[in-house]
Amino acid sequence: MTGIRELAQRLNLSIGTVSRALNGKPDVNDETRQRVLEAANAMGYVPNQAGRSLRKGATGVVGFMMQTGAQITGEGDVFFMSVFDGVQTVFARHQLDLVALLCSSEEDPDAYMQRVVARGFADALIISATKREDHRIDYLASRNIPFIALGRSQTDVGHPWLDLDFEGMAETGVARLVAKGHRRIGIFAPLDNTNLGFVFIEAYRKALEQRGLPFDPDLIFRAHPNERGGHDIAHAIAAMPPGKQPTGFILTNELMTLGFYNGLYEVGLPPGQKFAVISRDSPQAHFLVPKLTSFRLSLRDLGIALAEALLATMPAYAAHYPLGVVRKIVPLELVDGDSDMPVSTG
Amino acid sequence: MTGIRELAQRLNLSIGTVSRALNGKPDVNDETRQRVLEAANAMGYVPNQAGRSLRKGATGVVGFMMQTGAQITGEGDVFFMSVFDGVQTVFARHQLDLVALLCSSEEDPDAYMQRVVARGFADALIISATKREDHRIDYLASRNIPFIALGRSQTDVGHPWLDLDFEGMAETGVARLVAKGHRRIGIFAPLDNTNLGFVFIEAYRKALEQRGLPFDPDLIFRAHPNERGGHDIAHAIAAMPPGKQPTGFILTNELMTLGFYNGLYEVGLPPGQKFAVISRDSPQAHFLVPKLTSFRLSLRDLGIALAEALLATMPAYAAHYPLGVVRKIVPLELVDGDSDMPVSTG
DNA sequence: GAAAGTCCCGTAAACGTTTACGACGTTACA
DNA sequence: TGTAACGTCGTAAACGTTTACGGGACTTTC
Repeated sequence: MTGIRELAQRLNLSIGTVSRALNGKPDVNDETRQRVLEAANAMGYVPNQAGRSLRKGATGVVGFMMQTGAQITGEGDVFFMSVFDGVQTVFARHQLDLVALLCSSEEDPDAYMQRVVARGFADALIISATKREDHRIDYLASRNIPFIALGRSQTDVGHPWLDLDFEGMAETGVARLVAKGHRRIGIFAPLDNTNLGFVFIEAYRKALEQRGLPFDPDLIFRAHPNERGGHDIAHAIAAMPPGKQPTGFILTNELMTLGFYNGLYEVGLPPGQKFAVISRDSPQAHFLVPKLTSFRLSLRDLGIALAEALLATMPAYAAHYPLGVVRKIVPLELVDGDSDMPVSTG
Repeated sequence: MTGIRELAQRLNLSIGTVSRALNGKPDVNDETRQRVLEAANAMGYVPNQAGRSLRKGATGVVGFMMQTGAQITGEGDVFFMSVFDGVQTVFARHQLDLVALLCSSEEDPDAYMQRVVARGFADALIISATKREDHRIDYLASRNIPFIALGRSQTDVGHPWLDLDFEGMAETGVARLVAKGHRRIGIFAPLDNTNLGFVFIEAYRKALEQRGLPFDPDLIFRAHPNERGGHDIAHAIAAMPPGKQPTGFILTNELMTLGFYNGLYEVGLPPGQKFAVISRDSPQAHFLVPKLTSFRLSLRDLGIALAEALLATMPAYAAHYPLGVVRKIVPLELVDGDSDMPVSTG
C-alpha cells in the first residue's frame, strides 16, 4: 500500500536500490534484484504513477483523443478499437499505456486538448479525423508535444502522419466500375471539412476525367459517416429521377456500408443485383450478402505502423525506430466480391 | 512552462498564496485572487497533474475500462459514447475527467485492472459487461476503490450498480408478441457468461410460463452482441424447419438489431412483414425500415445516473449526492413501431 | 603492498503541487 | 491601552519516486 519505502524496509535495502532493481538499472546484484522482484510481486507492489511521472517528467501514457456523445463523427466504433489493438502491441514493448481521452460534447475540443497537454496527462498524442485546417496540429507542434495524425491535413508542420490511400480507392473504384460498364458512379463525401473529403472527391474527379466521363456534382452524396448516413444516401438515390441515378457507388466507411446495404434493400435496389457497391472491408462488413467487393486493410497493422511512427519521433524511443518523420499513405488491395455486378445485369 | 513557481514570482507572491487563490481557498484577498487568476489565464498556466495528484492522493480522473481489438464484446460502440456524455456532464461540475482505459487484447483484463488501480491512475472506476461471477468486483471492493458497475452480477459485495430492466423487456416483449398472436417467440442470449444472459432468459421463461406457452430451448439464439451476431441469427432462423421457426423475436442490442434486419431481408423474412422484431431503441436503429417497435431509453440520462451514483460513494463528493448505495434497475418504455405485426399477416 | 579498478549499495536532492502552521498587521472590544 | 480576533500571506513539510553522486569492500594490476 504505502509504496517503495515499505518494500525496501522489508528487504533491509534502501529505496534507491529497490528502485534500481525494479527498473532494470545496472548497478545492482543479480541475486538482490531477484529478491526485490519476488518481494514486489508477492506484496503486489506497483509504483505510484504520480510520484514516478513527477520525477521523470514523463507519464508513460499516450493519449488518443476522441469525442463522446457524437454519433455524428462516427468515432468510437470498431474501426478504432482494432487500430488501438495494433498500437498497443507496440506500446507493450516499452511499458507504454494507451488511453482514450474523452472530450465531452460540452467542451471545446481545442480547449480540451490544451488542458490535457498542459496538465501533462500524456507524453504523446494520437489525433484522427484531421480537418483540412487543423488547429490541433499547430498547437501540438508549438508546444513540442510528440504526436501523430491519422489522416492528412493542409496544416502541415512537418509532423508525422499516416493515411489511407483514398486517391487509390477512388481511382481503382472508378476503374473497376467503368470496366463493368457503369457510366454514372456515385461517391460519398463527409459533411464536415475533414481533409479526406477533398482528397477523395478530387481523385474521383480526376479518375472520371481520364476516362472521358463527365463530372456531375449531383453524384456526390454528403452524409455523416455512420449507418444512418449510408441509409440516407440509398434513399436519396432512389428519390432521383431514373436517368439521373447512379448505377454504382464507392464509399470507404464500414458503418456507412451497413446502412447503405440496408437502405438499398429497402428501396428495391438490392446490392449486387440492381446496384453496384464498392467499399472498404471490415470485420463487420464481412458477413454482408452479397459479399462486398472491397478494399482490404489490416487495421491492426495500421495501428502498429501508427505506433512505430509515433515512437520514432519521441526522443526516449526513437533509437529503436530509426524511421525519421513518417508521412505515409497506406495502400489497399481491391478484393473481388459480388456487389459490383456489371451494369447490364441491372 | 515551469509551473506555479514562475507564476508566483511574476506576481511577487508566494507559491502558497497562488495555489490557494487558484483552488478557491478562503484565506486570500479577493483582489489578489483576481490578479492571480488573470495572470494564470494570460500565461496559460495549468497545474501539473503529477505534482497535484501526488500531493493530494487523488488524480481527479475516473476510468472506464474497455477492451480493444474485440469486436466480440460489442464494446466501443455508440452505446458507450452516449453514456459517457451523460457521465461527463455530471463530472464537469466537479472538475473530474473521464478517460477510457484501454485494455489490450493481449493482456489479461483482471491483471490490467489491478495494474491500473495500484498505479493510482484513477480515483474511481466504472465497469461494464459484468460477468455472472466477476473478479473485478471482489478486487475493487477489497482494495476499497470507489466504483460502480453497469450491469448486475452474482458477485455482490454491496456495491452500487445500475442495470437495464431486462426482466421488464422480456416480459413486456413476450406480452406484446403473444397479444399479436405469436406462439413461438425467439430470444437472444450472449455467448459469454455475462450476467445479463441469465437474467434475460429466466424472465423470458417465466413470461412464457405465465401464459401457458412452452419453453423451447431451440428458441434461444446465442451469438455475439454485434451486427454479425444479429445477421447470423436471422440465417439460423431461416435454416430451421418451417414448423420450428419462431415468428417473432426479442433482442436488446442496437448493433445486433441492424444486422438482424439485414439478415432478415436476405433470407426473405422481411421484418414487419413476415417476421416480428422487438428491440431497444437507439440513434442508429432509428432509421430502420420498417420503424422498429422498441424499448426507449435515454443513454445520456443513464450516464448521468451512473455518475451521480458513483459520486455518492466517493467520500469527497458524497455530500452533494446523498443517495446511499444506489442499486437500481432502469425501466424502459415500449414504443410502438411497425416491426411487430400480427402473426396472421405473415 | 599500494594504486587503480570494479561491484554494489546508501544518501539525498529533485520533480510541482497542496496545506498545516505560524507570523504579521489591522481592527474591535473591554 | 492591552488583548483578542480577524484577514492575509509566507514558510516549509509532505506526497512517492528516480537518479546523480559518493563510499565501502573487494579484486586486480604493476
